[in-house]
Amino acid sequence: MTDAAAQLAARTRYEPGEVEPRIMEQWLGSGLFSGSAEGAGEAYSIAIPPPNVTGALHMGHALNGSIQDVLIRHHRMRGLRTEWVLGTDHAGIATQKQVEKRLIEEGTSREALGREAFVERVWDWRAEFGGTIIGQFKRLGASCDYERERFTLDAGYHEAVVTVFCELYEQGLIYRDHYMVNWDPGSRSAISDLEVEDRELTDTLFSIAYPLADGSGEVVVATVRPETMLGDTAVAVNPQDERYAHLIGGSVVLPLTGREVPIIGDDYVKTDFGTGCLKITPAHDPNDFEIGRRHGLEELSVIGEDGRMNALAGAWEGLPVAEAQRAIVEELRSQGLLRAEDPYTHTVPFSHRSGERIEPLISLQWFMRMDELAGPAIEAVTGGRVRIHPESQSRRYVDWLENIRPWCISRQLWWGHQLPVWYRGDETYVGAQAPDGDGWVQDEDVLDTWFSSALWPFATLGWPQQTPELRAFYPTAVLSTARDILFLWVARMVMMGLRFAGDVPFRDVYVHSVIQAPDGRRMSKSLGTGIDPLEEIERHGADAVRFGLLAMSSTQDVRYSAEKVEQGQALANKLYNASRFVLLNVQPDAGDAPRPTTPEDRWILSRLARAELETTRRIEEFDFAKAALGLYDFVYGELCDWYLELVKGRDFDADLSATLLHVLRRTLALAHPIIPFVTEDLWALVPGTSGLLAGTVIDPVDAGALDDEAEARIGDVIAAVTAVRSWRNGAGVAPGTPLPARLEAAGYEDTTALVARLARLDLDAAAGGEDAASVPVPGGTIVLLASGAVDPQAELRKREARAEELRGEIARAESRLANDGFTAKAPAELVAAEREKLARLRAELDAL
RNA sequence: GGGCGGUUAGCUCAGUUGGUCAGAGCGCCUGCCUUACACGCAGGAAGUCCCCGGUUCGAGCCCGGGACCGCCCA
Repeated sequence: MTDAAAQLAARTRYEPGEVEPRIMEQWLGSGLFSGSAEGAGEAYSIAIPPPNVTGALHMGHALNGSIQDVLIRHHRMRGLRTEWVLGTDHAGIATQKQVEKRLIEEGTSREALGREAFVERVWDWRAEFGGTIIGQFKRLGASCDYERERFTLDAGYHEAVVTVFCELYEQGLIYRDHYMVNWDPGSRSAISDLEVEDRELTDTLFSIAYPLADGSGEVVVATVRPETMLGDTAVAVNPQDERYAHLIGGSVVLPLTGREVPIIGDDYVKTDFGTGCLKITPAHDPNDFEIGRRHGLEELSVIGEDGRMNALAGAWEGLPVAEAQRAIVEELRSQGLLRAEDPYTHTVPFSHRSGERIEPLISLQWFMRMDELAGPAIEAVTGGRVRIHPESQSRRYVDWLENIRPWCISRQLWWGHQLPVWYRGDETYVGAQAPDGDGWVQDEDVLDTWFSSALWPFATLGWPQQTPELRAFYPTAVLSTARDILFLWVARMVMMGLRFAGDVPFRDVYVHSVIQAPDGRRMSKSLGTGIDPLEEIERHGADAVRFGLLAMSSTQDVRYSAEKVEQGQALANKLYNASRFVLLNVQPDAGDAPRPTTPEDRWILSRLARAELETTRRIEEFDFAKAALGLYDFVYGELCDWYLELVKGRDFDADLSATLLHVLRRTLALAHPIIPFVTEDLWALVPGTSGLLAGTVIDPVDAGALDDEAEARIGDVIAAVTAVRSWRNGAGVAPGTPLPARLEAAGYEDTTALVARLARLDLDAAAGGEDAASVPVPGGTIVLLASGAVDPQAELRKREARAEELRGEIARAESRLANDGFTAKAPAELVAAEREKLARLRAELDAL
């Protein structure tokens, strides 16, 4: 007996904590996670949505990692050349903030260090901490290509970014402009619409009187931001509004500054909101900005990038906006121009990055025109070149692209891809290197991180070089991702892939569930409702967590279910023990091919083939919950509960051994993509295997094993055994007590012994004793003979109860068949089935 | 304001084209240490399928209205 076998015999419980790290070492050492770019056969690749380099594994990563690994392992075991590209995103703001925090703790700052030294510090930080999440993916068992790990700031990646930027600039899609941006005073940078989150807030709505310039009266405007009135360049009313329409074309005198501004008409103004008069500050409000551009208004900035009032604010220069607001309200009050103050609840934009309130500002930034790129990206989805699952998500994708706006791609950060743009006086040059000549200065800004992420599927494969990897693995097969990334990332990848790599970046997009806290809300660190997948892996094993996450996943958001993880743990343990049973009983040299000799042998081979077909179909349809739960049902409900029990009475000869080993091997292979560790561990112990299961190409499903006859025979056995067990339970007869009985049913010619053994029936005693009870089974009845175990009185009562039940069912069936509508309109086979059912029920009643 | 999704057993969720579809896991109850597994086995109880109306021979399933709960976009 080998050490492993001895350990198997001694240990009755599967211990993931001991097994999993050892197995991962074996996988990593084998090199089988690195796909070969050259060679025969189909390729199958996935580009991981790169986690932030600052990140740590959360439930979303764990679920998405499990999904991608199932797909990759499944296809690898079908013989495809698989490649799962792994890497991290440099995460501009998040990473810069991490390092700045450290600098502040050290008593210094980014500014004190200077750009070059600061960027060096960030690289140091990345070298030290940036690999955290990669290690965590290993713990999950993810079979990514760890040897080709990429980073969105690699030299090669930078080349891709610069190439794309320069080409888009030359094509006129990238330009520099003064435009309203979401200014984040916290990170001192513009951020994109998608990095802004709206929060509900109660502010004060101030009503302020603006005197008419002709002295004939006043209009009252309502605003939550009175401090911006210093930058007002118009007052707008709705042209349909009878109260004010006559004022259009006139002007008002702005309080505090005395500037005269026009009254304009615009449909945007809601007549039923506030007073129906809207102050227009094009430089500090996105809607006002739009109105201003429509009417050619001046854009007067009174707030600076530091979140303070600027020189144009006159007396209030230098004050933070909140203080300026208080001071200006006081001034208006003292001048008698403040007409009302009302509490007002509205949504206010906040920076997702810094948490500070967004200050809409007009700023000189770089933009990318999206409309021209959006068309082909929409067409890719509506035309079916990219399929989004679940399908309902594709409408969101299309809607977003149809309403797309220019994308502000410059960020006022130091960590990232610095713009390949150079200035000298009024000259601008765009290119990888500064042009010849002195005095060229590179633009200080860096690109939005998502600009580089959008190139991920092809930049990771070596683009713009035409590498073998690019040829082999682009386009990738699937992108699996969370819903909130659909716009941020998926849409942009499709646009960039079509424009630069000559094809869509992936054929399928799978949008997975958000794992919510058990209370049905988003997991939240601050509320303490977050669940750490690594702790769950410690507790239950990576297989259990993978199984659980897959089993709870859905086409909608789901609550975290500890029970599903425990179910996964139970499955791993079950498989371990089923393997123990097989391995400790069979003849190891029995051979590879199954040799079925009995109905139950043919039954399990048939059920196995069905399970394999089903699981494959479900994985390929991205229905991971059903794949996982279907696997569980096969292992528990068919293999362990029935087949292993059915063979226990048999001699473990070479034929049975060969069949058992075959079923075990294929079951391990079937389960491997979902629970790779336990299956890999057991694989090594099974005779007839060589090498790692993860690298084994599995023979196609044997459709010839499908056997309806065997399924019917054993189906009857299962029903009969269950019926007897149920009778015992109802009669209070212990499961172990043998019951003298007679089998009076057809269809058990080859399986009588199985029924007798599992139901603990003593059929040899049939000669003696009177009939005392009957248990209906498929094809007839099992008659229990008088013995100490049977209580005739109780049987009588039971028979009466059953007869009552039957009379009810018969009445229902009769009335259904008496309904002319049913017999006339329902499908014929349904009516026939109903008639048969009625006959069966009457026969049973007669028998009683 | 616009859009999408949900409401099925005590809990978390499956339920395909309308017809043995009323299910699973957990929990609960009863009995079992039965030649792998007590992280186990066997059996069982348990649901007004959110409400109202409609279509149909027949409705968790389709249609209309309503209630409540989420999410996304403005």
